Amino acid sequence: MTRRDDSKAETRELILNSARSLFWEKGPDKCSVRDIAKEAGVSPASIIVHFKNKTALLEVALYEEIEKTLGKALASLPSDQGLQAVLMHIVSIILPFYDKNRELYRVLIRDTFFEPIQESPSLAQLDENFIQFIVTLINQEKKMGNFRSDIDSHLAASSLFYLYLGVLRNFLRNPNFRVAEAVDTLSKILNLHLAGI
Amino acid sequence: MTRRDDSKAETRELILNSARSLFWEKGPDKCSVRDIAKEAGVSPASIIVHFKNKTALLEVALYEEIEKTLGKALASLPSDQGLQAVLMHIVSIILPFYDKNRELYRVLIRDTFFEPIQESPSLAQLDENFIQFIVTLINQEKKMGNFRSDIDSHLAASSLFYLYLGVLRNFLRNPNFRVAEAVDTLSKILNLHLAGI
DNA sequence: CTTTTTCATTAAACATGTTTAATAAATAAA
DNA sequence: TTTATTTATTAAACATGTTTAATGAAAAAG
Repeated sequence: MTRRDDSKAETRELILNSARSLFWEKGPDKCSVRDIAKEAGVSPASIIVHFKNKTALLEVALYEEIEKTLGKALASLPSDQGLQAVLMHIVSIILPFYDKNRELYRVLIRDTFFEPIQESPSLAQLDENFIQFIVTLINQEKKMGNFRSDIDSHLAASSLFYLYLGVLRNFLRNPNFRVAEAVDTLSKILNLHLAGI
Repeated sequence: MTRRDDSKAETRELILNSARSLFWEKGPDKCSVRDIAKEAGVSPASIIVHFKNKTALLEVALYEEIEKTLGKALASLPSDQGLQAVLMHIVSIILPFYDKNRELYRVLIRDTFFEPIQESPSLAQLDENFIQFIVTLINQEKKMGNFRSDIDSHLAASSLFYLYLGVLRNFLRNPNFRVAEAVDTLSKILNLHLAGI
């Protein structure tokens, strides 16, 4: 760590703090890079040099809390319960988390959802981890004889994830869609698809 | 139709033709409103006045062909086949259609997917129609005793649609994901979820 | 210690979607 | 026919994300 690196890291933190504050309060669409720069006491160019673009800054600014929340959800799993209960437990933590500032997370997901994975690698990794976690759950259920053993675990996990994303989309784009409704909807959908239609 | 309305409609068509041409050839992200305006021989402001914003122009420019394609798919259904075969028939037409210019449709869907429904009402209507169509298929299968009669048809249809969207997302964001692979993946996913996991 | 090189920072410029205010021509009113 | 009003159009301005070129200070080389 040279003196230069220190100062660079300091600038980075200044930007991140201002970004978190303004993104949270005004929403990413309603605050400009110039606003954040002014609040942080740096130039707009500096923000782009540090983070490449506004969306990447948003991702870095929000990533840590999302990951922490997911971590907490995984650490507080209901033991010896089935796949569905475990998934619903996680969703029951994630959706209220997003609900604390739905517009904020809507913009984050909107701006990364259809972009190449390498543009938002940490978010993509989070999703991939989640899917992998579902895979292990499915494999457990297979071993206990609850699920057919001939199914492709990763495919099954991916598609359960797609069902979650479908509900999440409605949740994020429709402010009237309440957390409890979303959770309930997903629960019913999981029922449907675990038992077969 | 007054003379004013005629000229307005003419301007609209000029804009739409130029937009279709440039969107298709350069991609929506790589051609500006000014480019389209110049090609159409109108002012950039005129485009915004006519279509409200660039994304809305994109939607209007592409809607008709999408709807036509979906219509053709529905008109050429394999008769007396099950839900899965019918869905795969439709997907086998839609994905090759998007594949003719994947980047173009990727941008369209990216820019509307998480926006309020009223921002892209015709696309939303298309989706809703598709879901309703699946509902009727499910109800048929129920009558024939192939599906459990206690399931919520609309919920089941929605979730099948979510599975499609999950695959579509991968298809659009990953240029290496080939049509045949996507179709195959979705087929396997449908197997999984119709039979139960 | 001096010189050279690296690099964090930024002012200014640029690209582009959109808004605003003005204009002129078509339509409606008199 | 004359006057008033509506409205399609646009030039100019604006907002904002991003790029470029310049600068100065820190680090490395001599």
